[in-house]
Amino acid sequence: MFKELNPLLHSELRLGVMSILISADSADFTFIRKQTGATAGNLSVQLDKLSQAGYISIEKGYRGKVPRTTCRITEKGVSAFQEYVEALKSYIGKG
Amino acid sequence: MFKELNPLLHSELRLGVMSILISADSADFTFIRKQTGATAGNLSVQLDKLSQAGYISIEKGYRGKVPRTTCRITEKGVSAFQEYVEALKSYIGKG
DNA sequence: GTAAAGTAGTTTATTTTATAAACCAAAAAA
DNA sequence: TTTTTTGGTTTATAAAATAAACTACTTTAC
Repeated sequence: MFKELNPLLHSELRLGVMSILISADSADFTFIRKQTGATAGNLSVQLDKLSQAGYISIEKGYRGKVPRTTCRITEKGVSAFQEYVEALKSYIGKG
Repeated sequence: MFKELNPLLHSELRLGVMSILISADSADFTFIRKQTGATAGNLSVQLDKLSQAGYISIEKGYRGKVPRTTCRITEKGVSAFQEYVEALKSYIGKG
């Protein structure tokens, strides 16, 4: 009856991150932080989890002298997100 | 940008319970347990939380000699569910 | 009739997760 | 040159989900 909800995506902050990345192609730490309203610590932890799952890639570099962490969604991430949305529909209907 | 996800509803099992009750009007413990696949212990705890939040009402009675716990969604529960679904859309788009 | 197994749950303990607090390093500003 | 700001990470704490253990009663099998 109900499809399983991928627990890695069924988290407010991680879902927000994925939602941003699925339409933005790439986004940096600060941008994601502002859009989601998350604390830096929490965001750092959750980005790591998404990265370790292979759902996003994280590139650390510099913009001038300022460190800059850029995130991108992977193919695996895109399909995990899509499956999650499908699963959700078994709970909330077509809306 | 993103709407807040009511943490009481943003839980796989509790969301499943609410999803059942929003279309079934009333359902008993055993039925919900089978539909969701939850363990009895987990279901008991989560039903309590929904009940304490005023999202469902729980009526304990007997069917013959066998105890029977019947759940119903409340008005408050219906609107919380609807708001949750609206909030979700800010993350997943129209789908 | 009584021992064993099943039904319908609750309570408590454990694990996992999310979040917050504390911290670090470098750069810019005062 | 001390202070503040930016851009984070690491570690500790709080909250949540889940599982395990238990209770109470009923039915079935001997």
